[in-house]
Amino acid sequence: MTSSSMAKTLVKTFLKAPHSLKTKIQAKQLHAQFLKTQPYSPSSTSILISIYANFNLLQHSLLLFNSLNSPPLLAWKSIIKCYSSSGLFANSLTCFVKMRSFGIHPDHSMFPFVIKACVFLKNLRLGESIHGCIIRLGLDFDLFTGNALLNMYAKFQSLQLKGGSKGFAFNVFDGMPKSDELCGRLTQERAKSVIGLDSVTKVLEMMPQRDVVSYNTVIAGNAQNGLYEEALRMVREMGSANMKPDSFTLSSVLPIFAEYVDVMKGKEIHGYAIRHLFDSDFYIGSSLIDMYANCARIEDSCRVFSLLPKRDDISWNSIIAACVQNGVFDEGLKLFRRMLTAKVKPRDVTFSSIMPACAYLTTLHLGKQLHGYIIRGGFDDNVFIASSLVDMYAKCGNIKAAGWIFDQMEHHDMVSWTAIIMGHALHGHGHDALSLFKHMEKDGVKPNYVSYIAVFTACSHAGLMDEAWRFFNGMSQNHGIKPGLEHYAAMADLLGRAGKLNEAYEFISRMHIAPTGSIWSTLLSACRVHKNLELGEKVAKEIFKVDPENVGAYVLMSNMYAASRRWKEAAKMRIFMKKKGIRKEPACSWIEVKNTVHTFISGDKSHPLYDRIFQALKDLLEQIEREGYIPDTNEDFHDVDEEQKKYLLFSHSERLALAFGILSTPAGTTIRITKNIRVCVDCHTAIKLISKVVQREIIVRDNSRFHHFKDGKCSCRDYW
DNA sequence: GTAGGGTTAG
Repeated sequence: MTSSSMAKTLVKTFLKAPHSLKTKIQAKQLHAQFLKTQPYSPSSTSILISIYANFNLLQHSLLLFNSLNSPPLLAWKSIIKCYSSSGLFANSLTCFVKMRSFGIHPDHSMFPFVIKACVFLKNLRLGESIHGCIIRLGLDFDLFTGNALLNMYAKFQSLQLKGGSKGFAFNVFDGMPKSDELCGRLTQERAKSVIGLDSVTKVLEMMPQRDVVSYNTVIAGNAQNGLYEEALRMVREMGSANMKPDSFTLSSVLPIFAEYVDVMKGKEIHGYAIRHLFDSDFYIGSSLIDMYANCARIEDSCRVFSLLPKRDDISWNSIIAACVQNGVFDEGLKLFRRMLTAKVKPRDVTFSSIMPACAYLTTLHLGKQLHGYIIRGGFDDNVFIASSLVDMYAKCGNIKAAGWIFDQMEHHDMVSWTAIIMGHALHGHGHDALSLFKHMEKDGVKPNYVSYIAVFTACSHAGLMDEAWRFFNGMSQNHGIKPGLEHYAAMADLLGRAGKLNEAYEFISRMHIAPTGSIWSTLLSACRVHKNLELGEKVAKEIFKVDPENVGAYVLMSNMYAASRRWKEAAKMRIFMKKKGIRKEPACSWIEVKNTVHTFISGDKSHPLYDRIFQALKDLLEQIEREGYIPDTNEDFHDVDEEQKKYLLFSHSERLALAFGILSTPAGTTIRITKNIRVCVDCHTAIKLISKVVQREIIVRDNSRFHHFKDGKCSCRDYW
């Protein structure tokens, strides 16, 4: 046997061996053998390049490739593939174009890589040119090439739907030598008829054969483009073509049932996955977590997560997002910590998922820690993260920081605008919020449903009635957004608080959607403030019609009866509540001191420092009484004597938290308190005066907004 | 050659 044929035999044996048996070292040994027998002939070098390319050894492949004067097809193919697998897609395409300029015809096995590169670089025109080239060469009947094309058009369709870029112009099709053997009028006509944005269907129709990958690709494409029914139809068609859905199919189908909030169908898929042993798959795992979370079945999400034999970063991100989106914030934070302990690196998605937990729980110290992590990780220019930071700082009471983050953002999208508008709205900066909204419109960013909630929140917290009417009447006209429950609620709230109770009643009665108990409740609390018991009773009836278990309504009615000294009716309401087993949520305030959250419940004496807190409150009371404070006992409605009422006011949770805050922080420190229900009028007056006597800024967040107390005044100007 | 996770409200 000649040395050259020996080398060829060696290569053949090598290539035929199962991949698991091949090692990089063996490849290098083969290279040495080759050098001895067949030094640097173009064909032997190409074989070596292809072996190195198989191991993804780009440097080795390149070194050999560059030694060739006119590389043959195999060499080009290997380099293009190697570039593509290394993620160097631009190089891969440049190489392809260069090869064409050498007059070399590509073969079918090279196109999947080249097409993938076009997808990655989001270059549709180049992709279409290459498709033209494929048709001219008559290679569009190749299954792998066809699948790659399907994927390309599907991806570009979703890119177009999301308004993505079309990439730079780069036209191989026009530049192709006209002497191509297969370049005839027929193929040119075909190219014209196939290439276009609706090409997924056309490519699919022309494919002489389809396999599971073809179906999966089209199903995924439809699912990602929101064509859910079409995707499901394809799954059925796949079944009739005797192809079984695999893990790829399932992970495209699960998000559809998540979107449909159809937990029964989702469970069916879960069952199928278990029967076919796909349930240990990463992809299926995170799709299942997400599907259950979307269907408000967070326990099932957690179960899927705990049963996963292996987890990657996306599994962690999925379960964290699932918890936070379902309001299980503590669990979300716990899992985030576990993720760090498990040495799984958090990514941009992790931060934008976890940040709302800090915003909701008002844990500013944690939010700041995460912000530090974000800056160190270089994630701070990510628009999702920046928006979540704006929101977190605003909700934690630091609207200035929220503004800085917002101003630093290079590009503002609708969500970031909405977050900053809502921030100002919650802090009672109504005019700032509205001018930001106008700025957003001027910037050409279209508001959505949520943006208008922010606008109305701004109007309602600042008492901007006329502006609110203008926006209410303009929202469907200017932006095609129909007012929903939240928008109606804000309008009803504004009318009610302005004392236009009957107008509010008419407004709610004429809503184009059925009013809920909570909308009527807005009016009921206005009735209480404006002491209109008669209308209150009428409104309460409406509430109990749609929501017989509405705790707030019972409490409000009982309080209203008490305020008019109709104790019997007040007691009746409370007895009714007891019978029905409805319990009023206890008032609760919390304050963060030295990274620890301290919780206070109204009247609770269990805090270890209670005696000192009580003494501090007594001292503060004396001081503010000197400033003219008179307890407003109207606010507390128990059927008890005046002295006791004074004591009950005294033990409101926000006052306990405040006294504790004053005791445990250095003079001059801003105090931030969060409360689960609204601050009462008496506490509001007291805290205003306390801010003056202790010379501190006090920020209280209740369940609907912020109050900034300073020098005896509040940012809400007593309108809240 | 094909698949999964994110920000604003509630």
